[in-house]
Amino acid sequence: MSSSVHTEDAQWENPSIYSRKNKSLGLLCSNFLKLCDREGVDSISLDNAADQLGVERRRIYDIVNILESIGVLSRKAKNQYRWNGYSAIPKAVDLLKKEGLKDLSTVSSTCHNVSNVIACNHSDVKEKGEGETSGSHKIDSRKEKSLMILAQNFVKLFHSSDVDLISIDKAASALQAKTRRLYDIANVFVSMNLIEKIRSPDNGKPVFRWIAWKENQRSGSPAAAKSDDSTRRTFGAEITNTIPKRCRADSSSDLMSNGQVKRLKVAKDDELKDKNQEMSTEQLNERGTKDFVFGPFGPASLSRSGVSGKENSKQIQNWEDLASKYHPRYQNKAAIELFAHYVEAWESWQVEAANELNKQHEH
DNA sequence: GTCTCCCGCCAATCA
DNA sequence: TGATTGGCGGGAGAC
Repeated sequence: MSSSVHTEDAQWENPSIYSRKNKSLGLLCSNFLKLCDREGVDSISLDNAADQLGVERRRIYDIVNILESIGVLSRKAKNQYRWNGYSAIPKAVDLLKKEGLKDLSTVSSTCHNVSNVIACNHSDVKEKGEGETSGSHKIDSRKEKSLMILAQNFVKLFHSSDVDLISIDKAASALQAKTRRLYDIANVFVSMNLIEKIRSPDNGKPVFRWIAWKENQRSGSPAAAKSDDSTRRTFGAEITNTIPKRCRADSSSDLMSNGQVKRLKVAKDDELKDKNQEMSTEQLNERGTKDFVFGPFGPASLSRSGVSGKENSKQIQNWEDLASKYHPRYQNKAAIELFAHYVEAWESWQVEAANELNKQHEH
């Protein structure tokens, strides 16, 4: 794979102070997707990807497993994966949704709470496994705990019910998984704009919301929720992970002055912004599934939902949509944060209202 | 102090 | 048997 990805030399020329954010799985995923989502790229070698991204293979496995769970990649052979593209996601998620709903109907007699469905399925698997040899049960158990299955179940959680906001803790208990693993999955999905992380209005704890599809149903726009990006990590700003090992910040090791590093970064950011804009425009044109826009590359200025003009006019009444369409080019951070706060408050009120209605219906 | 999640050990699996 | 795959938890950065 020829690449625009920087070489190791570039890494040495551009050392930066160690930060966890530079090495996050989300950023790595974003960069990995850039490597894959290019013309002529059909298969991906894990070794190659690890080399180009300047990370250990171990990290690539995490990403590949999660991407495989939503159909973006599929395994061809040892060390080789097929790039299916973003267009594979709707189908994969739809399938998971159906599976989730099926699970819901089959276990509903014993698992009344939606969030328990996955947990019930876990126990089903275990019960089935008990009848088999301990060896195969062991394999089942290992598979069951794999990041891929966990990621799929995580997706199912969002689609098997009307549950809008899911906290890590709830997901962890529903999926019987460690929160760390869910953070890994969530970070990858966030970097792909499939879900978003917001603060719960109740306790300030982070909760996740599916934004890729429900935007069509809810007429929300993920772009709006991203309006406070200035306070978040900038995905894709660095295509390689420049620091090979975790090390404490050591300014003496910097080969360039802060000014030089900053200038280089600004130039690189601008270049990447332009490239991203180009790519997303191309993707919009090429994409067959019109109602589906994906990836970390879509600029906020473009409508992500890709809906028709008629539908769009309905959406415009939504606060989030307004924010995505009319936010100024040069944004006032404080105003945006304030606006985002109101959007969040509005959304949480909607959720609460919907829950109230559901409760009243039940009674 | 808690939350978040990177890192790498090492066991399972594969070729 | 060596290489590949990936579960897992320690522990440190971020908040």
